[in-house]
Amino acid sequence: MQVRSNMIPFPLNGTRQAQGACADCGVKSRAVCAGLAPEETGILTTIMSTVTLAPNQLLFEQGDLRSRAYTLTSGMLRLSVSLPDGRRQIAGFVTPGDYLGLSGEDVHTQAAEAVTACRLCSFPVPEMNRLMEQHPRLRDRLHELTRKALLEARGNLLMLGRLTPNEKLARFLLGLSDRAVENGQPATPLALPMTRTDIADYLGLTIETVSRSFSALKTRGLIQLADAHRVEICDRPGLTALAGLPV
Amino acid sequence: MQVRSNMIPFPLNGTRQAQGACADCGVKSRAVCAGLAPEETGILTTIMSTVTLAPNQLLFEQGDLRSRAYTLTSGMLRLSVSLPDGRRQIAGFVTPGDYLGLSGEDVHTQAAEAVTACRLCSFPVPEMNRLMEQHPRLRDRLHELTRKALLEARGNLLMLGRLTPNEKLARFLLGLSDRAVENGQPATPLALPMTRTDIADYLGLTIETVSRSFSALKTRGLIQLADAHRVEICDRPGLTALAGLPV
DNA sequence: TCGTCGCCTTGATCACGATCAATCCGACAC
DNA sequence: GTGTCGGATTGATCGTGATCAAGGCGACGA
Repeated sequence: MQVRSNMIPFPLNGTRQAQGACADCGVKSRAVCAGLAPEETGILTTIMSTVTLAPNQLLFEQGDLRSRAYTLTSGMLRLSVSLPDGRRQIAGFVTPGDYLGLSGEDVHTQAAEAVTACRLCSFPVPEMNRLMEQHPRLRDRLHELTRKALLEARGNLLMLGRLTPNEKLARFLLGLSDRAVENGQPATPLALPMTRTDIADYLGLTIETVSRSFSALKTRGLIQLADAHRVEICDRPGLTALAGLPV
Repeated sequence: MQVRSNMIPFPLNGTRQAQGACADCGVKSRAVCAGLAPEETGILTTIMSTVTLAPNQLLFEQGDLRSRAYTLTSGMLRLSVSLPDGRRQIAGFVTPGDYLGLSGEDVHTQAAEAVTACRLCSFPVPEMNRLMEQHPRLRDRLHELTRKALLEARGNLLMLGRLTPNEKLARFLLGLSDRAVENGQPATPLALPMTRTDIADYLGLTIETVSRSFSALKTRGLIQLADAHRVEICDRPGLTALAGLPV
């Protein structure tokens, strides 16, 4: 168990009505909005506000009432579940275009915190539900995203239950790299904005083991570290093979 | 890694047109069908056939094309993902009323095998998709089941990543007990139709550790074992506390 | 410039769960 | 009855990843 770093459980500091709207949004091809008609995104705009978060700021906590749904437009969040004794599991890292609120419970079952500075679109849940009823495409899109999230979560079960530390780290890096590509960034070098503690809590390891696994992948010539938060993937096939993933 | 028991990868031996239909179905209150109008279940019946599986018989394999969706009406299945070297992770046990096909991919990402003798309703995927478009309640019901599955999978991430063997087993037993209650059976004694190998692959442990954890829970007076496949939960609050679950 | 503070890495040791191995037990065949 | 076989339990030992500990490194402020 590690001591958590300075969380900032303050109310959101940057909520305001949306203005610039969705026309020039960088994630509109991947977010909920993808495939919506212009007038539908227009309607989304009417119920939308934007939120900004500073690094480590809390968006919501386990047990909070869920009153809003979100789309991340820039930055990175972590979703985590914690036990009373401090053990923590990070269920996933949220990257631009991802939607928060797919599981649709009344009360949040996980916490969401900013890894880096974040910008989000925020929608009131009741209005969102109403819109879903009126706009089949929006509803279908959310269903589709839910299915994808389910696939990802199930994939992570194998990772947590049966992979070795090196295999876990290889999978983690490849997953991040794929996401970077989806977001129009190069596959390598790869930014790792989260701390080693975050990575450890995502992979079910300790920070020391994560650090040693980074060193092991370096020694094998699979990756290079410019600094702790910047990875170059030198041998993608090798990394893929280590992760036990199909070519 | 353990050697797998006698799998039977034969074609299904009991596929036939449905006849008795849904009227006297024991799971209609929990399955996809729940909340559908009588004429809607009638339409489901027209595209449905039934399947029976013998213990350890394969319903589908990782990588198979997904041509049908299923509802389990009796028995128990395991969903598993395997690595080429034989390591296996069981993503979940399927109990009556559960639906197979929520994640909606074209190709199965996991295998489904019978733990006990099973009976299922089977629906062709294209027809099912067509019905979903025409019948909002069916579509909403599937979306709802997908959300529930997502919540369950995410809950299991914490279990696999951060719980000790005893805690894992406590959670597993409580989860099974809750499901038994949902299916109208007593919370205890609890039937454990799966083998220790299955439990181990579900919890990310070895069979020996599972067996030792059973013994540990017995010693603590939390459970009793009539035989290896029949558990009495003696101290539910104690078990819940050990599992780290809210009272 | 130096000192502090987070965070990361590396080394030494420990301990928990894996592995190896022996036995047990019930089911089934003969 | 006896023998075999699959699965579960229990014991002994091993090894990987956790824990404990020290040091490094970069950012920031005095």
